[in-house]
Amino acid sequence: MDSEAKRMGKVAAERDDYVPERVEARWRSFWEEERTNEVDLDAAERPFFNLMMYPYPSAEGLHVGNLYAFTGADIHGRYRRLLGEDVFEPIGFDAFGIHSENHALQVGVHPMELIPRNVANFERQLRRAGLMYDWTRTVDTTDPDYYRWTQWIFLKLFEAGLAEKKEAPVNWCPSCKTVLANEQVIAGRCERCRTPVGQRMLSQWFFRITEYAGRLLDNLEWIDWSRTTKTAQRNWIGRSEGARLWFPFVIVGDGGSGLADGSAVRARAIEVFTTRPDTLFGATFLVLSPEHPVVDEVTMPDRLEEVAAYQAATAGQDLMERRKVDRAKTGVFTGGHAVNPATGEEIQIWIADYVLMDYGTGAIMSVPAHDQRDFEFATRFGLPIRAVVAVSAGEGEAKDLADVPLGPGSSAFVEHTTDEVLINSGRFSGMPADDGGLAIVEWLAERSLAEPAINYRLHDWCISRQRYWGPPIPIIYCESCGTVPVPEDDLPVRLPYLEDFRPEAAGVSPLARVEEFYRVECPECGGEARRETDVSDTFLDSAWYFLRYPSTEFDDRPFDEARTRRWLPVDSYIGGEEHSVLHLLYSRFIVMALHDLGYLEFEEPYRRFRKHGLLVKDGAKISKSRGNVVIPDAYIDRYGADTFRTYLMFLGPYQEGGDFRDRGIAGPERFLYRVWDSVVAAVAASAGGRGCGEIEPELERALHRAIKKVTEDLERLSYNTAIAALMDYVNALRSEGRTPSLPEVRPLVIMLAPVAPHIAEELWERIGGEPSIFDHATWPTYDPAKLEEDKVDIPVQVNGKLRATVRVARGASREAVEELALRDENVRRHVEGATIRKVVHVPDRLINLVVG
RNA sequence: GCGAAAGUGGCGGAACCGGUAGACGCGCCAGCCUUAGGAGCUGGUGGCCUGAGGGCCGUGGGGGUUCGAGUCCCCCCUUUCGCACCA
Repeated sequence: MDSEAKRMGKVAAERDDYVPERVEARWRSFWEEERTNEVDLDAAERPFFNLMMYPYPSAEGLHVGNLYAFTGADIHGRYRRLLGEDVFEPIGFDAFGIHSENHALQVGVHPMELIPRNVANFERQLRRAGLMYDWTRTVDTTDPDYYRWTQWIFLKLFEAGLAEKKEAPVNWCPSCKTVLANEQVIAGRCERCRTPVGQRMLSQWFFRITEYAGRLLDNLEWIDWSRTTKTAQRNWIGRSEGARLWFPFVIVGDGGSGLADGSAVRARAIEVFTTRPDTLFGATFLVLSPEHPVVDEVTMPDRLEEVAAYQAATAGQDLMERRKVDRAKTGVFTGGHAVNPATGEEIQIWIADYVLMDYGTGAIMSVPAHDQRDFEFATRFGLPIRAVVAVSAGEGEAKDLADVPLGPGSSAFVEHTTDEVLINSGRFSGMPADDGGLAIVEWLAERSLAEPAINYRLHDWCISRQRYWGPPIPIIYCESCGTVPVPEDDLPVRLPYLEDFRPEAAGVSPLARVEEFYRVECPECGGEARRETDVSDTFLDSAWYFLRYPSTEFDDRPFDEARTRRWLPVDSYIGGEEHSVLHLLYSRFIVMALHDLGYLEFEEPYRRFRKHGLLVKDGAKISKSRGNVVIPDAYIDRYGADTFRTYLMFLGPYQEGGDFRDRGIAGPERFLYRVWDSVVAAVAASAGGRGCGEIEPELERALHRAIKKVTEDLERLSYNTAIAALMDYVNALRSEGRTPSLPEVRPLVIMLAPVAPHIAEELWERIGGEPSIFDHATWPTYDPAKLEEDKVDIPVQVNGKLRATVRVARGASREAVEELALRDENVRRHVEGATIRKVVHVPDRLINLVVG
């Protein structure tokens, strides 16, 4: 602060002007000294757990997007507190993970030094933002006292059979010799060295979240979440109903018929999943994913070379590239054949990279007449196409069966909706497609060649990271005992300090270079054993952090039973929509699993979740690469946290986001100065014996309306309109230069407190309240009887067009309003010469005269 | 391609049940009061026409339902976000 500004501050102070910096510093220390933001976790009678998504403490510091998210959640917490609830509002730091590690690599500072620095900086910034955090209960995921419990959760899931090790493909940079996350692959190349990225199979730990897919989906029916977030989860889980079908291989020299009865046949068959069993008669070939284990078995000797070459080419693609839709279809024939279980025909088996190993069974029945991708493939390679579904010509009859056009755009290439019938499908021809599909499955089920099935898009959760900056996975491998969990008493498995933490070894974690770390005794037999050297995914850290907050002081349990019963599930969770699927799904899964294991009484972690919108700047997403990152510090220095908070919440609907423009901040700034001036004037008037008594009647209505509006709007997070209502009320208080009275400003100060807590605290004290306002004020209530005037202005329409307004007593009858309306000159002009055919009267709202 | 959300003054946005479109704020215009801070206060501000009574048009475009549509229905366009060869 330069001396000029200091001088002005002093002048302002002498004049009793609002000086945000002084006010905010004063109350910040008051809250800290009086421990205003702490709550007695064991005695709270009306516990309200107000959760917001803890930040990743980046080196750049807190940005305006973080503050936008936190402020919106904080307002809700403060509001609940003023309603008399015991609000617990904690914060923490999600400081493990590739983000942090990459940044540490970039700046050449070890994460164990860098992270505490970043956390300290974040904390400094957060402390001046007016957030109601209980700083005695923070969580830092990199603290061994925290991650020992992350490891404990892994052990519990392992014991329950929900953690398993299996092979999975990963992006692999052959030059850096490291695994890459999908975000690190840019246009098929390594983001660091530009080398084309390939795929590699690695053995990794998975949580079997797919076991919970059905429940995770079903509970979405009743949990109280933003609708769009639920939809995102529903799509992500991706339930498809259909059937599994078995296509027996044709074994050379076997005579070709694999259609024996009995389930034994399945062992020698290719299993496919389809959502369209009704089209089975049109399945004219099979396509396997190039990685499918059965490829070797079905490939004929003369095709081996070609098939191997194609498999190699596929493996050379990175996972992202392969999933591009707009590429031309490629594939090769294996030489092998299978039998279509419905038609008995021998059909060719191909491999193609458009079939993905990680969805369904990794094999499809190809129905080119009714599937875009299969159609492209069949056209390219000259494979047969047979239509088996057609638009109904009515009454179960297909159109001309002999001449059904094929391929996209044709009537046979129908979407699976309504009004289709089967054709060319043996005895199923003529059936509506849906019924036909069921009938076909039923028919084949008798021979164990089909069964109804539900498939999920959701994959098991790979939690292994061949990286340094995360909690070591608590597993030990012993030659004789196999995979052995680390005994609970030995937790935490501490992450050692590594001078060189670069992820450069061949697909293994940097920890694999540290003998002192991985060489251990087997906890079971005491023999030589090797520790798991991968660390776990950051999303595991964040999948349970909210369980820890109320129990941070316990070092012998992750979450205390009594505390958990009192505080959880979380009452309100507010966060960004970018976490709709991963974090919000993983945390549901972990809670559900812990519930099933008897550690938690509830199976859904959040009573209510609301997403907030995205803050953009000048119409563009805020990002480092665009160079439009907004750091809040300068604004808080210049305007104070209260003005900044008010501005952030005023610039648009919180749940939809908004555009940050420097210019707009003037409005909220003036508003707070006006509030200040009004309250100071009211106090002075009251001291002078003037205007200290009643609320003026014309203002009473404005006040009760404001209370109603603000209360309802805070309830539904509609902060921009709540602030508008407060502004409106202040305008009414000051209209025609009047001086407001104390009873007129007291409710204003309370209603302002959630949004602008410092100034509200200061003004509360000045009007004689005992600080803190959050402990001693009561949220104002409104009287419905005082909301409306006893006279109302009623718009008069003629044929739906506004022609006049008339002022009538509240509740006036249709006749009375009509009579008055017809007395209006302008109305009369429009009604003249016509007859009134109808009068629509909405009491106290409108009258419409229909003439003609 | 699929899914979701959204298109309203010069700008950010309001209108929650189909009932006076544009609350609140920014900006702008006019006036007043000040000389230095947050400058403040008062009034005006969708467009076009006007005889100053008012009239016509107006919520992305086109249809429709209705006494009445930003709001409901159908078709189309645009933007943003997510997922993306999901069988």
